[in-house]
Amino acid sequence: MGTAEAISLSLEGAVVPQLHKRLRDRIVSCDLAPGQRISETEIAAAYQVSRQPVREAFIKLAERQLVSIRPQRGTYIRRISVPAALTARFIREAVEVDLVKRAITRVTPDMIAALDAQIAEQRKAVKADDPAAFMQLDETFHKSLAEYAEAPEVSEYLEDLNVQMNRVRNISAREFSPGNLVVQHTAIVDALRNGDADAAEAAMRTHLREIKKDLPKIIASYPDYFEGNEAQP
Amino acid sequence: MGTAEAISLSLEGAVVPQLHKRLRDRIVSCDLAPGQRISETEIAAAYQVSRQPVREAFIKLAERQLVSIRPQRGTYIRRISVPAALTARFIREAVEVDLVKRAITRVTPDMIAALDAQIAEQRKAVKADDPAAFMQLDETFHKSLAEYAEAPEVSEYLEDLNVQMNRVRNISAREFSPGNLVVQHTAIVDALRNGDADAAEAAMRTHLREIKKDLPKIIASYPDYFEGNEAQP
DNA sequence: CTTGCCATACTTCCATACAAGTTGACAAGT
DNA sequence: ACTTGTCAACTTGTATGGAAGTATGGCAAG
Repeated sequence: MGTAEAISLSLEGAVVPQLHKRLRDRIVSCDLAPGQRISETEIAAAYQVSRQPVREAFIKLAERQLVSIRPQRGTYIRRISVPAALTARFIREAVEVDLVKRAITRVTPDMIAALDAQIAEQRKAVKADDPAAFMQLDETFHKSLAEYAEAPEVSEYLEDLNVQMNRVRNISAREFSPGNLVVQHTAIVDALRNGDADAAEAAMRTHLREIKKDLPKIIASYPDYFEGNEAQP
Repeated sequence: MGTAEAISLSLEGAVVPQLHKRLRDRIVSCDLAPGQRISETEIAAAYQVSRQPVREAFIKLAERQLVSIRPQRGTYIRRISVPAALTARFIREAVEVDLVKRAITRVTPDMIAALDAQIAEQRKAVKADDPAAFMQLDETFHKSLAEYAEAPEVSEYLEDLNVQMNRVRNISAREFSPGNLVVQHTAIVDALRNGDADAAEAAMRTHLREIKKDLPKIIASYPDYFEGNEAQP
């Protein structure tokens, strides 16, 4: 079947981590579509390995809610749970607000300069109409804030939360009005520059609530990628 | 070796989930001590199953940072990373503050009555000097707040964060001065009763920062259970 | 044409065997 | 005394065979 060609794995090093990474990337990029069924034997044949390492990679993916293993039935790429996505957004807002308030007590000129430079690059990506590049820059922007807040490990936790949404953002990147996002990033940096904690919090909240407007459009465009479309946070 | 007796598993139902739960509980309760080495063969023999399901349970535990699988070397119960614990605390504070501010917009008389009742029970547990019972009540208290905020799924995310700390709290429960905690819970409920958002936020923050005072004592009491004792958030 | 049954071809789960790597003891040589 | 090489007893990683359960499609009866 057309599960695309399987570039063979490296012969050195354990197989499970390689498989895990490969499959994870294919899921996040929606090369493996939500709802699609995959089986141990199929993947094993495609990558020329036995079933056991595939199975163990599936277990890791299942722990992160990327696939759903149903005994004796099959393994399926999980659709994105709308309530879970909204919960993830809520948590991210709470954490990043405290993060920026923490960063504001540690402002330095270098820090502001670096953030200004990042925003300039973001503007370029928008003008060049390169959504993929912008997504990358957006990620580094938020990661930088965590570092300036001297709590870099926070990013790792947030990354897990973002995986679900990034799956779709990779597909419908231009529906995210990146122009707005740059303006909002600018507001955050301005608040940092002025040492205005309340303004920073407000700017961050409106920024991270933007997706609540975009989400319905995305769901409308890719209804098969979602499940549990009810009201929630 | 003295890995305690292994009450046999249920014959019906898959083995892996049962093993996963059993081992997880033994780790959280420190029956399996941080740093201790466990092997697939040993656990397999203890529970009368083959190596494969044990191995798969190990993989799940490793995904949640409870064990560390080192190929061809062995599998070890992870020590608690101090930076990770502090990061978890930071995230929890941020999230629970927004949670209680969300709950305050949804206050009802029933809700206040239920929380008052919970606090009464907490007081009883303290008087009875029953730390385990108090820990249970503390968990339900915070879970209730998430439900009253109409964001129940948030608790699930926080649970992952709490696992690491609960490992130690189970051991050194009485070093946590639960009396203080009840007073702080009361302050939170009073703020909700009065509809005072600022007071609620302040009460929640001081409550969740309490552990920053207790942690050094715990580390001093059980230094072998921790790693990476540096300054951080 | 519809409906119920049953064989068959799947799926994941578990057991077992083997492969590859690490560790530690121990003896031989310097 | 100290280093070094070998070997044996571990460890986790992978492959494979069967067991149990589920979906599917054909076929017969109504």
